[in-house]
Amino acid sequence: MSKIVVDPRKRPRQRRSEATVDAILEAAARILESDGLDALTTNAVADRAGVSVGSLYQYFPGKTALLAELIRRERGALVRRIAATAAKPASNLEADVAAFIDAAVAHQLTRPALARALDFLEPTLPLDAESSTLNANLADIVSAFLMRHGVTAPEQAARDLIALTKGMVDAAGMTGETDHASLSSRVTRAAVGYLLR
Amino acid sequence: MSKIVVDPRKRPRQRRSEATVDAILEAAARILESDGLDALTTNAVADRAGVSVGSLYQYFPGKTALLAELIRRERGALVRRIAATAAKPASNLEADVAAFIDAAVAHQLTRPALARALDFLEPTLPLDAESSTLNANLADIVSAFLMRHGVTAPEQAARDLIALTKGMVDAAGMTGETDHASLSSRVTRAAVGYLLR
DNA sequence: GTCTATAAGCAGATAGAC
DNA sequence: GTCTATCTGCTTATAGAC
Repeated sequence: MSKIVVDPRKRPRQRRSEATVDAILEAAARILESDGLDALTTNAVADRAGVSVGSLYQYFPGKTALLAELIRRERGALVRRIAATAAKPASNLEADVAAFIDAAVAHQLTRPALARALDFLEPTLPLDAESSTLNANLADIVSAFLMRHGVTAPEQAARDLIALTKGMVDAAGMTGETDHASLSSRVTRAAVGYLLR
Repeated sequence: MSKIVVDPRKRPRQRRSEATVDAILEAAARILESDGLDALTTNAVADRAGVSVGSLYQYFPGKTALLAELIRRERGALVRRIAATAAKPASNLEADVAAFIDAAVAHQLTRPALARALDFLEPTLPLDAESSTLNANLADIVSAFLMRHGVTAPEQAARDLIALTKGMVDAAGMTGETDHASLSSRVTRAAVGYLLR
C-alpha cells in the first residue's frame, strides 16, 4: 500500500465528471449499507458504479480518499441541517434542544445503515482538515448555543450531547426502528435531563 | 478464506494450554488498543504472544473466532459486574441507576481503548449464541430492574439507556477522559433525565 | 505441541491499449 | 477518459519437520 492519501481534491474534477464521481460514491454507500465495510473493495465499488477500477482511481487516489469524501458529504449535510436549526432559535432551551435533536434524528433516519457505518468508520480514518473542521463546526454550533443559554462547561456538554444522540440513534437504527417522533422525543428527554438536572 | 468459524470451544483446551490461550488473547487485546483493527493480523498476534501462527491456529480456528472470544470475555465481565450491582438494590430508582452506570463506567475505564474497539467490532462479527446471550442478559437485567421500578416500556428504555451510556463513555474515552466520577455523574444525569421526565 | 516455510487467495494499485 | 490486464504485497491458513 502506498502512502495514504485522503484528499481527492488534488484531482480537480471536470464538470462533466461529477456524474461519475457521484456514481462511485453512491455505489460505495450502497455497498456499505447492504454488505458492510468488508465488502467495500475498490473492485466492488467500480462494478456497482458501472465503471472500471481504472476510472475509480482517476477520481480518487485511493480507497481511503473515497471513504473520506463520503464522510465529508454526510457530515456536511448534517452540519448544514444543524446550522439551519440554530439559525432560528426559540430562545427556550428545551424547545431548541428538541429542534436540534429532531434535525439530527431526521438526518440519521434518512439512510440509517449508511449513517451508522460512517459513524463507525470515521474514527478509523486519518481525517483531513476539512472533515475535522466539519466535526468541530458541529460541536461549536451546539456549544455556542448552550453557552448562550448559560449552560456551564458548554464544550463538554456539547460533546456529551452529541455522543448521547449518536449512541441512541445508531442503536435504534440497528434494531430497525423507524419512528422518528418516538426516537426524537426519547433522545430529547435524555438530553434535557442532562442539561437541567 | 474458508467458512467463518466463530466458536473456538470446538477445540476443548487442555488445562496447561490456558496460559497460551490467554497470551494470545492478551496479545490481540494489546494490538487492538495500540494499533487498531487493521494491525490485528494473525501473524502480529502470534508474534506479540510469543508463539507462532501455527500454534494460534491450534487454539483458534480463525481470526474471527479469536475476536469473538475476546468479546465474549469482555462482555462476560461487564455482565457479571452489572449483575452484582443489581443484586444489592437501594430500592431508589435514581441511586440504583447511578450504581449501574458507575459499574459500567468503571468497566469501560479499565481499558478504554480496548472496550471501545470491541464495541465497534461487535456489530461486524457474526455473533455466536453465547455472545448474543450475554448481550441479552445485560438488557434483561436492566429491563427487569426498570420494570420493578414501574418504568413504562422497560425493554425499550433498557436499550436506550445502554446505548446512551455506551455512546457517552466511548466518546469520553476517545478524548482521553479518565475522570470516573465526572463521567459517571454526567451519564447518570442523562439516564435519570430520560427516566423521570 | 510447537515451529518454519509455504501455499492460496485477494485487495489495492498501476500500465498501457483503445 | 475509460477499459483490460496485470503486478505486487499482504493475510489467512495449512503441511510437514522437529
